[in-house]
Amino acid sequence: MDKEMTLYEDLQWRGLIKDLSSEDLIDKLNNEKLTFYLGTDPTADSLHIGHYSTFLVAKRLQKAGHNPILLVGGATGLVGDPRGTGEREKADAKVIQSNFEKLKAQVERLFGIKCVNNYDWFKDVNYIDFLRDYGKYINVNYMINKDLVKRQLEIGISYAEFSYMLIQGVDFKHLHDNYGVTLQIGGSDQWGNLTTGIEIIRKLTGEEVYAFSIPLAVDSQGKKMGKSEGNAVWLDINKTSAYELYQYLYNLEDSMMEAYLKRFTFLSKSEIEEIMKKHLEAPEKRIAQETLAHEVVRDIHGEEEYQKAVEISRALFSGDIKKLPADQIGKIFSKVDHIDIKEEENIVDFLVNSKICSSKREAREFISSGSIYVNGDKVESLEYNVGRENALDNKYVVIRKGKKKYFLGEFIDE
RNA sequence: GGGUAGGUGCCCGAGUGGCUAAAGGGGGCAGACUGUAAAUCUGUUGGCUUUCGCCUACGAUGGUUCGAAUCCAUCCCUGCCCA
Repeated sequence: MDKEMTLYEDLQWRGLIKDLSSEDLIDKLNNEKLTFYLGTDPTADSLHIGHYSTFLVAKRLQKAGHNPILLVGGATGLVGDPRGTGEREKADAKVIQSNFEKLKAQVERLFGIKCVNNYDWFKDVNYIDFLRDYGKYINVNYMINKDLVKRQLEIGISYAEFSYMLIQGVDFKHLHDNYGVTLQIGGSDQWGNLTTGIEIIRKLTGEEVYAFSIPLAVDSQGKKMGKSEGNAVWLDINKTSAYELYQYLYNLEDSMMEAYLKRFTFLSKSEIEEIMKKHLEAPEKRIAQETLAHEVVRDIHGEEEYQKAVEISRALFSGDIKKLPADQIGKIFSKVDHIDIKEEENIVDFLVNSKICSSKREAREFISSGSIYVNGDKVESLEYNVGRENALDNKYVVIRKGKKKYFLGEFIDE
C-alpha cells in the first residue's frame, strides 16, 4: 500500500469495495483495529481463483492491523446457499466434512489466518430455540426481498436454502459474542447474507456492526473469471498445477490487466502504474500478464514453482522441443499432463486412449483440422503411428492439442 | 388436497405421430488472423463406423402404433392459482 493512501482509499482504488453497510466503517477501517471475518462453504475441496481475490482482501486488512478470522461453513455447507439459479443438490455430509478439512488446511497454509467452523456452534442448536432466539426477529418480507432469494423464488427455493441467510446471520452473532467480531466481508453475491447478520445483531443487542462487499472478479464480458478449458482454476496444486495457473494468468486479456494487478497483487499504486505504462507501450510483450503471473503463482505456490512453470512454458512455446536435451524432458515437463505409453499405437487410438480426445470422431476431426502436433510436428495423417522411433530419446512424445494444450507421453518398459 | 402450466442435448429454447441425433441462440472445442491477447470470420459440438449404417437419447416406468420427444396410463419433480 502506498503510504499516502489510507486503507480504505487503497481498497477503493483497487476496486475491492462494492457495498458498505455504513459510512462510519470508513473511519473505523482507517483508524481502529477491528476483528473481522470472511466465510466460505466447503462445497469443494479447494478454493479457486475466484475466491482468491476475496481472501486477499482479508490479508490486506490484516496487513493494515486488523484481525482476521476465516470461517469455513461446515454447517452452512450442509444447508446450501441460494444461487439464484436453482436449488442445489443436497450435499453429502461426509463429503462436506472431508472438504472442510482440506479447505481449513489450505486456508491456513495459504493465508496463515485462524480458521473456525460454524458446525461447532450449530450442531447442538435446538430448532425451537433457534426459531425463538433468532427466527422471531427476522421478518419474512425482509428475507424475501434479498436479491438471490427473490430471483430464486421464481423458479422455486426450498425452505432450507431460504433459511440460509439466517444461519449466516447467527454466525455473525456468534463470532461477535465470542471473538469480538464487528465486521464481515464477503463477495458481492453475499451482500444479503452480510446485512442479515447486521440486522440480527442490531435487534438482539442494539449494537452496530459492519459489513462491506467485494465485487466479484469478472472478465471484460462481465462473466465470473476463473474458468480455464471449462475447469475451475484451483489453488490446490494437485488440482491445478503451477504451470496451468501460470498459463491461465499469462493468457488473460489485456483490457483487464490493470484491474487484475490491483486486485490480485500487493504491488503499490506507483508500481502498477509503471507496469501498465510499459505494457501499453508494447502490449505484445505481455509485461502485465507476466507480472501478474509471477506475483500470483509465487504467492500461492512459491518462487520455485513459478520458475518451473516459466521453464516449461519457455520450452513449449518458444523453444524447439527436439533440441531440448532428452534427459531433461522428463524433468521439465513433469508438470504437464503425463501419459504412460506401453506400445506403439495409431495416433487416433492413442489420442482416445490417453483421454486427450474424447472420441475417435473428435480425434479424427482434430487431426484433419491440423490441431495435433507430436514433438513439434503437425500430424498430417490419420495413419500416423506413435512409436518409439518417433519419440525423443526413444522415450518421450510431446503432444500438443490446439494452440496451447500439452501432454507428455512416455514409453514405459513392461 | 383441487385446478392449471411445465420437465427436451452443457445451458436457454423450438418441436405436438415418420423428412428428428432433434430448429435457433448461448457456451465449449478446433481452424484462420494475431501477441500463447481481444475482436472478427469459418468449422464442429451423443457414441461406434473415414461412406452406408448401427446403437444410445427428449423426467421415470409401462402401453398404443408398422413407426413415439410427439398419443394413452401410472408415478416422480417444478412454477402459478385456489384450499
